Amino acid sequence: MRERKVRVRFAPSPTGPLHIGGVRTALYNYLFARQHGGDLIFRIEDTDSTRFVPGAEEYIIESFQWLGIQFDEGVGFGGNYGPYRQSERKEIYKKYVAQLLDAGKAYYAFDTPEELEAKRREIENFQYDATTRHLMRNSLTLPPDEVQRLIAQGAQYVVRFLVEPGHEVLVDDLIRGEVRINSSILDDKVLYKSADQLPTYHLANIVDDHLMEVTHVIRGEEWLPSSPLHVLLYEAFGWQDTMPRFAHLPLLLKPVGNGKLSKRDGDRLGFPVFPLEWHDPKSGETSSGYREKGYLPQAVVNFLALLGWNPGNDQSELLSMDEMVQLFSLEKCSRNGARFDYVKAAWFNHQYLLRQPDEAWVPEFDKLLRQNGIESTPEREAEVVRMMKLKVIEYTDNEGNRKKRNVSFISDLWPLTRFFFVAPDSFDRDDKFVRKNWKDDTAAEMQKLAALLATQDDFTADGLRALVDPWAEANGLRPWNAWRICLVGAGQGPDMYELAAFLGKEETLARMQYAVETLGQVDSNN
RNA sequence: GGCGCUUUCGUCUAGCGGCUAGGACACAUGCCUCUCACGCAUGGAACACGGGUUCGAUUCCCGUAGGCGCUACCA
Repeated sequence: MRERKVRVRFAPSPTGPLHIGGVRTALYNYLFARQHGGDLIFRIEDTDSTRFVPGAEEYIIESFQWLGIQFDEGVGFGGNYGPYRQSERKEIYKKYVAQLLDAGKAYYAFDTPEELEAKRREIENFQYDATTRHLMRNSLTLPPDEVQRLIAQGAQYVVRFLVEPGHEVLVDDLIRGEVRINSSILDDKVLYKSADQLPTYHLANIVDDHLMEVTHVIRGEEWLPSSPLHVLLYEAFGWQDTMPRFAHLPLLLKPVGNGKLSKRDGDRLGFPVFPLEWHDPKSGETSSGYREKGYLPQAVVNFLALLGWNPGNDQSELLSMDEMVQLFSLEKCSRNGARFDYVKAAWFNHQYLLRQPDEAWVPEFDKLLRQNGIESTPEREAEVVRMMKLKVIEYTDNEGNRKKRNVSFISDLWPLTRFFFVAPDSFDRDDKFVRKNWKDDTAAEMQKLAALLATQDDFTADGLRALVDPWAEANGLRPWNAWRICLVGAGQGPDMYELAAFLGKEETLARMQYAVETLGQVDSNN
């Protein structure tokens, strides 16, 4: 067998939004293709005309654009092996169906859905195979002229694959090793339906992969049980020499409970299972997406890549796409299903967010403020971002790395930054921080501090520091926490001098005045 | 039910006959500190069970149990 250029494909059905598990499958195909200098093909498997959902195809393409997963050819990308939409390949499939029919490796079956249903009721565990096909209405049991007559009359039929029983079928899987099954347990799968003149997945898949010169089929584990059928199909066509290698990926499981990850889990636990927000054209319902939730695409990709694959060392799990392309290997993929850990997904987002420059935060932050009814300027917003990041950016750890705070999404910033724009209007006397830092004489202390600040013209952080630090030292005071209560209303926020400078003299004094009046002296009658 | 895949800390995983069973998320404690964080340090936490094979099994084989998938004129 000659060396062939690596060619892989991702081939979704346009039946709705792209599931996050599908994204991972596509990602692995992408990593594999890049690593081997091969091609990644985008094929649309729309052989079930009844399940087509408008907009799904566009949604899938947009998802991959956002995620940074690029295709080399396929629907919307061009290429020399088209068309890449299976519904546009009807004539091609017909030719190959005829080939199997002529070779006696497939046959016509005229059983109606009702007849099949009746058989299923009649025979327990009915399966259309070598043990039952002689009981059915097909070209194996009907006289040839009757078959011709039925077809000429326009009777509905399907073409079924004739599976020879008693053979051992070997599927050589790159992840699972050699999987052997006996052909006797396989059924005579429907390959083609006359009703819509389209093949089923199995036939279309094999024909397309062959014609498109696909070398590796990397897909979900749900396909493992039907892969012996696919092997048999390659053999029936005489294509075993160029049959692709298979790799069946483990499935993504629910974060809690039993079963595979589903849309409902996302709704229930509050995390998206789709890359982009999706508006269902039929039900009108909206499903949340990673993009709209504030995830960075790199974070989603990094997180997903590690769900079922691991480079096998103790190095950082933060990997760029390029690094993953370098490190990826199918042999390192795990074989058991992976629970979907959305807490860790948030951690990845946190990490990627911290690595972004300040400017990148501002547009999203601005959006967040507007949603909360705050009008501000980009300058003021950048100032807040700078302050909220400043504290952590200033920090350098033992290894010389700069670290930042635990904000996983820009939207996390609202409760942390509200006080920059809205003065506290009430104080919680039962709050631990307030109880600890607002004593009997605190109001008087704050009044003194306010008086001091009133004299200050240079209301910058540095100017305030130069004024207040010596004053506090000289009077043996530690006014910062109480001052924080005045300006923030709680035990959070940036450096007090930074904050006061941001608010300005007037606002700072007003907030102090209000806090002194409201909180006043703590009732000490106890 | 049948067939197949699978089984290491709560979760994702490293391990490919001999290790104090390693890392990450999460959790706990401490340090740092004008608050919240970040950061740093420390800690608790796993080889499903039963048989073999072997001088020696987390690792190889066979069962059992659990998990997952498939079992359509859907993909």
